[in-house]
Amino acid sequence: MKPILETDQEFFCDIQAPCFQMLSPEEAELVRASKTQVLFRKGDHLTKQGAFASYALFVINGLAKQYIEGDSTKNFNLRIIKPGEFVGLSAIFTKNTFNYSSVALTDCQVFLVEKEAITSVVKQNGQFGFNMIKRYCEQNTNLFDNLRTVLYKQMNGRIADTLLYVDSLKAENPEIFQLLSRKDMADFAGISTESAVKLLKSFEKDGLIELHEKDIVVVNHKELLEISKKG
Amino acid sequence: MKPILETDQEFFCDIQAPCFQMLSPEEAELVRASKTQVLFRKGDHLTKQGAFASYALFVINGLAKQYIEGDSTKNFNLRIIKPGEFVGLSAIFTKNTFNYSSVALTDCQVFLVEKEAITSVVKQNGQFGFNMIKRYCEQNTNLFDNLRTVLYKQMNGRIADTLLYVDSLKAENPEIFQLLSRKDMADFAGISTESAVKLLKSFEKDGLIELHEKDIVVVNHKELLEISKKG
DNA sequence: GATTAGATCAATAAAAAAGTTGTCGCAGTT
DNA sequence: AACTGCGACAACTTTTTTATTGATCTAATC
Repeated sequence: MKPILETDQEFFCDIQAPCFQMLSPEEAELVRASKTQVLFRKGDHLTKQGAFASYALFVINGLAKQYIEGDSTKNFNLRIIKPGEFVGLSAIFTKNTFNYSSVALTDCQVFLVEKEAITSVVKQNGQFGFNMIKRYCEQNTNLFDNLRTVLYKQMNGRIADTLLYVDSLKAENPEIFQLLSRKDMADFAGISTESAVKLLKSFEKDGLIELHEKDIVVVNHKELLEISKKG
Repeated sequence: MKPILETDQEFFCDIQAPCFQMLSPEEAELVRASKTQVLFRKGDHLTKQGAFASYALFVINGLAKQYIEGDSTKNFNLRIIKPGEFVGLSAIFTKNTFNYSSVALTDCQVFLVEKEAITSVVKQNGQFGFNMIKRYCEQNTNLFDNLRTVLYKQMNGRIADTLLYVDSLKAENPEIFQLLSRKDMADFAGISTESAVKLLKSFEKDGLIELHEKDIVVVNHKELLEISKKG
């Protein structure tokens, strides 16, 4: 037992994340007091679409995917959630239910911060609020992109989008493709699993990508972009 | 679209569960107003140990298991959650985090009722409160039993307990054993998976049970009880 | 110091899930 | 009416999980 070190560790944990750096000691204390830390195992839901939400989640480490649940067979993947990002913010300021689900792709150390703590810090600390707005804004942009993709592009463009998106995360998370099944890729592109399989093969044949088991290497980035644009 | 039928259905749903029968129309309305309904798929977490809880869950249909999470490998199963039962009540009156996890063994239609609605109904309606107390009490009894088992019994007694418990649910849910892996059985008994496998085989050899794939038939109920008592 | 209860490990078998491929059909377009 | 884009189904293969078994290893008990 090393209680001193442990509390050090906890302190470190709060302060370390860039997004909490700007808080005053009292504000940090407010957040710390109303938070609880949870280990989500690979496959666990961080949020469940439709469930009540009295808190937001802040991912310390690990990766998760965020998606909307449709009927029993069909999900649509929205994004990969990375360390340092919030999940479930939408539940804080408006609805009090989560409007999407998210599940851990790897074990995730997460802390949960109660609604009240976040809203009151936002009210006190403009810089923090500004940051929060920025996050919402980014998410919005992504939602618009998603919408555009779904509305206007067809298979080739969609899977190209997906490849480019996931590949953009690969620098920081080299194992990212390994964590995604073909169904996941399909759910990002909003097409059937079988179509995803076929398209990936055909992209490989055309020399756009290389398939190594589950890992995918983007070879011709430019052409993929082209396909994405063409739709 | 048949909106009238749909609201009928919803109404039916509230009123149908015995535990809500005793509510006055206004009280029922209070509950109805603050509830949301969620479909949990097989494998989904209904509650996650350690997460904030601003609501309790009421299972309409489907089965789930409730367990405590230990270190990464070791869970301990507490009970099977059946339709008509609450999950997460403990979070309502005392702690505001769930002190156990639970996951759906089959798809589960569940509704979530916010804390405030439950507490205020309990304060108004003594009969409902009484019922709630009864539920807590039962759960307590079960926890004591679990504790006793873990503290004092050894493998044979533990797995006998598990078999008797699960078998007692079989009348209402004939498929129950199919839904549980050997690891689940082991986690109920608090022993290793391998030990569970070996014990089940040996019980089969002794004619106490029959193993048909995943299904288990209790042949000698009396003797199992005996083993459970002996410990 | 020997015995016992049980966990842990490693090897294998069996079952389930995920991935792959070809064929077909349907709804829009041309 | 022919064509295109894509999902749905079926059959099959591969990979991943789960189950099973035997062989140690360990700590507690006699």
